[in-house]
Amino acid sequence: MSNKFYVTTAIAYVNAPPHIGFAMEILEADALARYHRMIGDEVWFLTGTDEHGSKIKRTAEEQGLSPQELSDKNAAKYEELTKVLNLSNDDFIRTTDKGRHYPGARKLWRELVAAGDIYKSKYEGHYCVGCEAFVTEKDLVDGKCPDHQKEPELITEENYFFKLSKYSDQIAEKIESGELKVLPESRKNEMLSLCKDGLQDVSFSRPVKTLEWGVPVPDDDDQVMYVWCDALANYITALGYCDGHEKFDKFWPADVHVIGKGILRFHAGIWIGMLLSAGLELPRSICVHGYITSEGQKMSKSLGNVVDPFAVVEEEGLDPVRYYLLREIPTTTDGDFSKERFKILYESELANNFGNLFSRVLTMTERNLGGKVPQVVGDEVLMKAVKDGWIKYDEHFENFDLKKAAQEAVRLGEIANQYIDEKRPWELVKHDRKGFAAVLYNLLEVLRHTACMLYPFIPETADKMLAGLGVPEDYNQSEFTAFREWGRLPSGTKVEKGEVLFPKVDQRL
RNA sequence: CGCGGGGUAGAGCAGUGGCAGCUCGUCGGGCUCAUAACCCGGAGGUCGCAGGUUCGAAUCCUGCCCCCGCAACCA
Repeated sequence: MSNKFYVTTAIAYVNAPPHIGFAMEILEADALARYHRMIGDEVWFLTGTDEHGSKIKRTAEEQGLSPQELSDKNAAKYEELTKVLNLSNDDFIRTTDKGRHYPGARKLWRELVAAGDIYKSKYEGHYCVGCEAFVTEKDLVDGKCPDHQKEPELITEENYFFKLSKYSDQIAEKIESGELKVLPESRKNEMLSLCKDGLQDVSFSRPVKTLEWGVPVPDDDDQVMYVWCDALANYITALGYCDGHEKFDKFWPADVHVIGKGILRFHAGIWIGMLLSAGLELPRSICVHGYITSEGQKMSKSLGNVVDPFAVVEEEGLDPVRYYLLREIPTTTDGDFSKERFKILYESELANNFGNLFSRVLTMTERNLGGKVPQVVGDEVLMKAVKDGWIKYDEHFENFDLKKAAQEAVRLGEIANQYIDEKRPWELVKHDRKGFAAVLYNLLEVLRHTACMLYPFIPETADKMLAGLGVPEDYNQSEFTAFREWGRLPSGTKVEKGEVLFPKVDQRL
């Protein structure tokens, strides 16, 4: 009885290069996806890119490219990021995808029209001719556009609007009741208070003359969709919503939308309103993460403290970076990216706790047991620790608390280290071979559980550990019903220590 | 009355009514299987300030102070 699990990330705007915060977001979604695969769910994991808008058009012109060329060029960087991060995404949607996204977004638009929720009205705003875009009053410095040193014109244009206000109460009710879970609690409250104030109708289109790089509005050649019905629609268009693809029937609604705190109101507000209007099912949960500072300060180009995800992975190695982003940075509040913290976490948890534990246990097995797993036994204390550990681990994943879930793996490692100290196997081996073998079995089995717990976070290392323990590679595909039971590591299995999992910094290269 | 987050041991954090916890660092001890790793113990905090509710508050209420986002590149 496996469940389906559909997880998405926000789609990244390709106007800028990949941000470490986006890297964290897709890694959080990756950890969720890997966890759910591990427990036997049928998972669909989507990420992608948002490629429309006047900014893209402008940037493209500056670079002497067509908007499509710029989009292709920059979207490639995001696709590369998924490779570099060892992301297990099943799909990658681009909003310039004319095969499934355009028709899907247009179909959704038509549903909103059919529901009577799209109407034409005037949009009034400050328009900067230099930017060829509307600017908000907050954008202005001394009443002028900071980029062009010109005062914007107050102009009025015809737009389509979406009747979001109509759904304020319904949305609040869905969130309040938990039918739509918004995590963490503080974000749920934030969204509820926004609903209480009443959600405003939102501008849903732009005239072609002000925004031509986008999805055309159905049945009106003069209008192009504004970001909402375009970008948000990706979650269903990617599943083949446009032509009733079986994937859509199977995976929608999303089980989790992973997003950053800055776009909560769009997802828990506009998107939910659109789905209600179109009569589609609502996502089960929206998990909101915080932002990352760099060495205690907001990242900015002018400060020169921007963390480039490619560079960090190149320098530090993938799994340590994954571990830092998922284990050190709080899952739902703001966190800091600090070289010093990185080093401390790497040494204390990865090298000293997991790495050294693996090393000492495997070395003893190789030297004294011929590298073979001894007879299956079970220490009651350890068995209970493992069982309780998995229970908490599940709860934490359920609550989108990845940091705490990872901590359960750390705890198992600590317990195993304590167990070694208590049992003193280096003495047992001299006068109690049987006792020694039992202790080692317990340790090897705890290591197997620890590796499984680490898998969603640092899959490459978990694979190395499991391979070292002689566990078949498809453990997380076929063994899901039993992998967390005690004693699944068969006696006689050949183990191999292999190379050090996490070398100390001064020993690396 | 703009909005929001936060002020708990040297650092980073957990902790929504009942003897103040964790990690790192530090000090001392133990062990020697292991990546000078591992284990045990100690020191270190009037939980931002001032009131209040309560038998009892870091935790609830009131007022105040301070820090960080909410402008741009940008998740």
